[in-house]
Order: sequence, then structure tokens, then C-alpha cells
Amino acid sequence: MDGDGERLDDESVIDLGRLSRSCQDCSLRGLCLPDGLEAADIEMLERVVHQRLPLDRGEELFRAEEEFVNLYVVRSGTIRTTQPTAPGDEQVIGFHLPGELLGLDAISTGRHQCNALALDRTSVCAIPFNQLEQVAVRVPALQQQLLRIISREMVEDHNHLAALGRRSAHERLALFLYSLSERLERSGHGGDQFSLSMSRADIASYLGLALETVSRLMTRLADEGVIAIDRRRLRIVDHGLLAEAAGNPSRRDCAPLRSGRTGSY
Amino acid sequence: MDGDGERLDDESVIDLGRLSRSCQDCSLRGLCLPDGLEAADIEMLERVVHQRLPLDRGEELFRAEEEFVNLYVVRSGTIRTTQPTAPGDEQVIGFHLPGELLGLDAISTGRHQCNALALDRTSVCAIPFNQLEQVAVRVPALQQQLLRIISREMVEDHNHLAALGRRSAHERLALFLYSLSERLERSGHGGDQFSLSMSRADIASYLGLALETVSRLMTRLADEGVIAIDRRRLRIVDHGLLAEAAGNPSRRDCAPLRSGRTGSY
DNA sequence: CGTGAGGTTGAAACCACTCAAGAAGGGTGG
DNA sequence: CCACCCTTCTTGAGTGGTTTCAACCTCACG
Repeated sequence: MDGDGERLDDESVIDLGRLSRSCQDCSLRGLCLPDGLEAADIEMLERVVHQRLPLDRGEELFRAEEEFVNLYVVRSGTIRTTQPTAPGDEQVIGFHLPGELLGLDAISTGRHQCNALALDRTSVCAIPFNQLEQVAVRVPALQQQLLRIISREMVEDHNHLAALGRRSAHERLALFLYSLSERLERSGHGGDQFSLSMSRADIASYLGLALETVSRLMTRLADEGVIAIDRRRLRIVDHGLLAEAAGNPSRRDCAPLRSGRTGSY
Repeated sequence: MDGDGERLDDESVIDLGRLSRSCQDCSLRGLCLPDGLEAADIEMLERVVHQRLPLDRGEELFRAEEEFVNLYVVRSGTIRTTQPTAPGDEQVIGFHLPGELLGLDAISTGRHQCNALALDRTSVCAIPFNQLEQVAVRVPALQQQLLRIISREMVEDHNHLAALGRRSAHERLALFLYSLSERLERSGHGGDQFSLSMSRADIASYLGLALETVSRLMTRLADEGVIAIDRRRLRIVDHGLLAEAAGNPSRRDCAPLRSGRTGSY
């Protein structure tokens, strides 16, 4: 409940000091709100952004129904957002990787709509939304950037909807791994080999499948030579095969990323 | 289709004159961008909004990949948006009823991401986005309202995702009819009895089901005394039963805050 | 070295899909 | 006005992909 407006104690500031504390220097600058802004504008933005204490695996960032105070940007780690459906049951809506904003769906009602939980040790920047709006009034470029980001989020939701609507379980999982790899690469991690921060149950919920189905298909993808998987450690063996299994998603993706070399090496 | 920048000829202006031509007088004011704005601000908004010639059933408002020029608000009728998936195949993403904005997902890339097609004779207001942004710079309330609307759209997408992820076909259809009824009522139509502007195939695609399944379940809902249906003419016989079949969606919308323990992960 | 959470694998059941045929409008031209 | 066609919708039968239920494995951790 509290925590949103908390002060950072000295210790944590020092601790975080090793990370870049300004948006200017942040390695995620190009993915985040500052993208496309002038230095002077970024400076105004910086003044309202503050870093939270890192969350441990399993800690909650916010819960549905809580008052909406901050938007958050993931700096490192992973945040899982879930939508409460029936009491005791929740649907995974998304996984938020470094550079990605979350909390946008709370703007409409002033209360969070979903639960946000750290799957890793995760650090985030908090951006008090009303302050952000005030800066945006004076910095049109920021306002535009905010809209662009929300719009991009919407496009991703629509792609996800299309996947849940028409694709087979096999395709869904392949598409999930494919886009996860792309996003990780974008945020600076190697996209070829990484560790899944989410459980099979999380993936299953996200893809609208049963946990066991995800498990089975994961081994099937491994058998097909598409990936190599050991518990949560994943390596993409053949990008071409993965793209194929995912239904060649490159055309649907908006970002004109260089198409990955499909070679195995 | 071009048409985005077209001028309204005299005839059409006269024709449309019978409808309220200003946002101030518009019956949808409370649902649309002007909601919450001062009269003076609405006036500024009005200056950039213009009405399009009504679209006939089956006419396209825009197509994916086209340059993004306008946002649109539905005044009357229905617009269906679809996302191209495989060549020759598309997934229905949403149905836009009077008072609802569309085109928001084009902001991110500057190109439309989906096809928008009129299911009825449909009239819309067009809002050139770059002009809207300029007005928003001078009218903070408009900027806030725009964000609120996008955010609301996002919440609806998430609800839809949750429905596709976990719910049975029966529940999905019930939920669809329930929310359709609610939205129609909100926009001034009677929510008890209305005509479905979309085909069974459209509904099926939207819900991630086969056309035949929708047809079967529609008659099943009728047999259960939930609805009465004759081709596209639909009447909701028992709201309580419908809500129940839909999984009591009202509780999710305004559930009281439940302060939970932090997640046992 | 037990314990438990997370993951894998198997067998059976089921829901929704596919294929297929037929019914019911709505429109068009004669 | 009727015959015809075409689209849309309904209904049936059979199939299959996914789920469910259940047992077992494996590793991390106290």
C-alpha cells in the first residue's frame, strides 16, 4: 500500500549509485521514455524519475485495485503482470523486460488493473504519473513519446490476441520464444541463449494453454532441433526453424529489425 | 482507399448538417474525447474534427500499412478492425461502437496496423492526429483525456486476452454478448434488444472459435432461456443468467480491494 | 537426507474443430 | 411475382488437439 512514495534510504542510493542514475547515461535510453528527446527535455524528465529499491524474486510491485501513483520502467529483471479473473485465479497478461513500461492500463481508472510481480531480482524506475503529465505539458516531445509507447504496447497486445485466437499450441510457444528472444536482444542481452525467468505455469497461462502442454511442446521443440532446453536455461539452436514454427512472424513485426541470420553456428 | 485528406463537398455537409455538427451538442460527448473538457477547450478540439461521408456496409475506412493520418470516432454504426495474420487470413481484433475511438494502434509506427471496415452504414468523425497533438499541447485536459481513452482500450484488450486464455467457448460467447449489450446501452441504444451487425464468422474470429461453434452455442444460449435470437436480431431474455454464463463479469469490474499477502511464489 | 516446488511423461476423456449437407433469407433478373 | 442463386447460418457426425488426472522425476535447500 505504501511504498509508492517511499524515500530511498542512503544505503540503497549508494547501492544503486553504481548503476547509471540519470536517464542520459542509461543503457536503456533508446527503448524508454527519453527516446527522441533533447538533452534539456531529458533533464526535466529525470527530475521526476526515481529508482526503487530492487525487488526480490516473488515480491509484488503493485496489486490490482491499488491506487495508481507511478508508472514503472523495468531496468533489469522481469515483471509479470496478471489480471485477476475468478477469485483465486489469475491470467498472465504480459512479461515486462528491461526498457519496458508498465502500469499504463491504470491511467483510465486511477487504480491498477493488474498485479505486478517480480520474477527475478528486479530493479525499476518509478515515475509519478501526475508529475509526468505536468512535464509532458511543457515537453510536447515527451507527450508524443508516451503516446507512441502506449500505442506500441497496444500493437503487441493485438498480436498476442491474434496468436491466442488462431494459432496452435505449438505455434504459440514458438512465437513466444521467438519474441522473447527478440526483446531480450533489443534490451542488450544476448538473444540466443538466456534463462527463462517465468515458470511453465506462467508461460501456460500467458499462452492460454495447460502447464503440461507447454512442457510437452518444449521438449518437442528441443527434439525438432529448434531449441535446447535444460530446466529454465534455453538456447535457440536454429533461428530459422524457430521463425518457421512461429509462422514467420517477421513480417508482422513493426520494428524493421535486421532479420536474423538463420544460420546455425 | 485514400480519402483521408478529402474535402467534404457541399452536398455532404448539408446532408450531415442534420446531425449535430459540433462536439458540444453531440450525444456521444460524454463517451468521446470532449469528456471532462471545458467548453472553450472543446471549441479548440472541434476546429480540427471533421465528419466523413458515411460509409456503406462493407466499405473500408482504412487498411493496414496505410499511412496514419486520422484517428476516428464512430458516430453511428459499427467498425470492425482486423489484423492480417497469414496472407489471406485475418483475425478480428475488435468491434467499434458509437463513441469509441479507433486508429490508436497506428500512433507507434505512423502506419495503420489493422484493417477497418464498416459492418453497417456507419458515420465517423475524423481527427487529424498531428493537429490533435498540437491542440493537446495547449490543452492539457485533452492530453489527459486521450491517455485515459487509450488506457481504457488497453484494459479492454486485457480483459479480452483473459477471456481467450482461460474461458470456455460458452463463457466467451456469453461474455461477448454481455459486454456488447453494455456498450450499446452506454452509447444510447437499448441494451436489451439489438441487431448484431457482425456475422457469425466475425464473432468466431473475435472469440477464437470456429464459426459453427458460435452458431451452436448461440442456439444453446437460446435454449437455456438466456437470449432469444432470430438470425441477427437478438434479445436478452435474462440478464442474470447471461451474467452468470459470462462468469459474473461485473465483479471483476468494480471488485473491492482485497489486500492480499505478498505473493507466495 | 528428507522435503517440496517445479517439471516431465503417460493414458484417457473431452471440448471444440473439421468436413459435409441442408435450411433460410435476400437479392436479382426474367 | 416467381425462380434462381448466393451468402449466411444451422445441424450432424466423426476426428483430433488439448486438457485432465495421475504418477514420477529432479533439483535446490534446509
